[in-house]
Amino acid sequence: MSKLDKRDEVVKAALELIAEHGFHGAPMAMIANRAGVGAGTIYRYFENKEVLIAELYRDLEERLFPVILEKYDQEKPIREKFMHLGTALLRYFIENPLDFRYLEQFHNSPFGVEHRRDKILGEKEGCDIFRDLFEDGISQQVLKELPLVILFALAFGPILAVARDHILGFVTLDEGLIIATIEACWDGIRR
Amino acid sequence: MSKLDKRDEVVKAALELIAEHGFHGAPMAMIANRAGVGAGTIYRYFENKEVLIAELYRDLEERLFPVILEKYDQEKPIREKFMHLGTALLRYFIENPLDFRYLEQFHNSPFGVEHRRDKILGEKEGCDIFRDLFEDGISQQVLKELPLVILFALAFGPILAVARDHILGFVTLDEGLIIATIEACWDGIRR
DNA sequence: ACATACGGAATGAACGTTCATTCCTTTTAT
DNA sequence: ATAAAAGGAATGAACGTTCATTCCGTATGT
Repeated sequence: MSKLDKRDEVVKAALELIAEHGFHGAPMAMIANRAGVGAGTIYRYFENKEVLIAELYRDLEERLFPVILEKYDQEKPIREKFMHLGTALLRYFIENPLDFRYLEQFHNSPFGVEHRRDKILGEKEGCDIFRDLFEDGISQQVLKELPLVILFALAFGPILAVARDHILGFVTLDEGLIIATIEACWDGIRR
Repeated sequence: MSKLDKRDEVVKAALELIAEHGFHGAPMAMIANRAGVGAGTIYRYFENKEVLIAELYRDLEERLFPVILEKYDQEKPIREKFMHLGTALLRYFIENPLDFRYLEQFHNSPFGVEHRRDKILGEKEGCDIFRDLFEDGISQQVLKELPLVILFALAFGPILAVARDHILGFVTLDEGLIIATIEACWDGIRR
């Protein structure tokens, strides 16, 4: 197995185990075992567990963003752009349950809260597609005049909840339900 | 300190520490310490940590339900009933951040998932006020014709997200914003 | 009224386990 | 032959839980 293969196996094993059992349910020894690698070997690629966890999250974002931005057309009306992003996001979660579960574990951990704090307070980034969309929507009077954070909650709260319910088997989402759900989210934020 | 006082101190300390640091960030020794009690004393009142955690959750529900059902009028129209429950719930979370944070920790733990699985699969309980309301709303064609689980997600997803953001200091909710948020949730579920 | 005996509540040091990390030996590649 | 990579046993810190002991309020006997 080559050097990069090993790193990859560690990443894959860690993602699977942490997604399924949480950070505390995925000991390094177990990750090493599933990766087919010695425990010490992990530390040749990641300084420690915390670094591994953060790296996993970065990888995840880098996989997610291109997918939901595929065929995203800045020129379309706001409603259409929201529908595109919302359905793409929900579809991604359903098709990649490991990624979704990892995302949840991360968000509900101290790392995740810190990460979000940085993101919300450092408002200068022009790279946040959702912020741009919502700010546009407010100034064009298409969206409710509410603080951005609340619009985010109205849009993403249900998406995350529905994705979780689907993955846990509490509901089965088909394409029709996905669209209906995102339309309902739109009803929540639109003026 | 009397017998009941000690039990109470343990419950209070455990709620605080777990709400703030999560289950794994609140060792029994730390709980005992904050409660002003010996480590072994906890085990006179709770068989083990798991039982303590479950008991804390039951206590929480028993505090929460009476509050949101206060002045709840079954005869009012569905929209009004939803607004009452939604605003009461959000207000409770804001006024009792420890309870909210504990609820989140619980829900994001294996206990919470199991608890929810039991609740969703055992559909027979007539005591679930929200289920009744939503079923009424669907049959009266006031609400969107979506699976109950999705309506729950649309209604509670944003409420939980907004409460979290308020408690973490990402937004400051006043009475006006509370009402506006719940109205937006209503827009999401109403037909 | 006082001293003594009793029993359950409380204690916290100690135990066994689990975990992240390190360290040293062995393997592999050049 | 040498250096880098990999392996996994060893390490020590942290945890939940246990248990022999202490403490204290009450009952008993004088």
